[in-house]
Amino acid sequence: MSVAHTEVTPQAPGPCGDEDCGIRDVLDRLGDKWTVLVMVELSKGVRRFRELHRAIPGISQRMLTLTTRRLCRDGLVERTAYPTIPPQVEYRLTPVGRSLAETIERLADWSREHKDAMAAARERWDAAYPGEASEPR
Amino acid sequence: MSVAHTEVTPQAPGPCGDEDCGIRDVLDRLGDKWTVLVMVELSKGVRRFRELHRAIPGISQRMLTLTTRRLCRDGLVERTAYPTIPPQVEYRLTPVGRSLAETIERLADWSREHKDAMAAARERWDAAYPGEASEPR
DNA sequence: CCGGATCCGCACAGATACTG
DNA sequence: CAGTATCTGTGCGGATCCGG
Repeated sequence: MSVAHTEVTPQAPGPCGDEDCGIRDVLDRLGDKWTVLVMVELSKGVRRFRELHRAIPGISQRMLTLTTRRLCRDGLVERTAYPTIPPQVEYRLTPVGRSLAETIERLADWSREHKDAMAAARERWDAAYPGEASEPR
Repeated sequence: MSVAHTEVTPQAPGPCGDEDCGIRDVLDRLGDKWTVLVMVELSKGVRRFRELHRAIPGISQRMLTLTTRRLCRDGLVERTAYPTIPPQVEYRLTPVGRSLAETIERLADWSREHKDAMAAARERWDAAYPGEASEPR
């Protein structure tokens, strides 16, 4: 999600008072383009950097580095570097990371169940309002 | 999230073959800055445009319009406009939208359970690597 | 093999002013 | 009240080159 842009809500003062505060930082992490894909791949087992890179077509080395580092920083992924030559680095989910991966899987379940309904709704909407075909997204 | 930028994966050919394809378009919607907040607010009941606007501090009229319209387009929110004067527009979740709201609530549960652990992990990481304090996020 | 550093373009958010 | 129209800036993400 290239989500958190200008920090309108630096930390607490914003939309809080509700119970949605907690979910923001999680979605700020899941919202970007690659985090979920990395999590899903790592939920299948330990992966080396290059394995991740190949398993996720389209990601650049830079974005994979940034994504894995953020996940490490949040304690969701553990990084193990062997000082061999050539270098070898392994990534694996931490217990907390695994629990998040399971929660993500629930979301994926919902998606699979309702993606047809959503596609149908979009088709109906686009048929009803053909003017702004490409505008909303 | 300002997530889907350049369409590296126009539709299907990308990371698919896995089972993560389904979750992408859901997260592309949840990932942006406001959608989840709107969903959470609407999960409390029917809301008028201005009520939403006040309930979500920091959102601009434009972003609220775009967010609600996308949700309508996806069949998650229903919009009812009364041609009175002044105009009056009501937004409410559809059944599909409510089921997504429940799933979001699970994510929020996870967030509340683990946010302390994540904060602690970040503190440890930042203490260990003080160099790139602000860089990753 | 893994990652750091740098440059750049573009999509999206925000602000403001205006309309039915 | 509920949007629409337009302009502008920002920061994510991609590409590329370099280093250990």
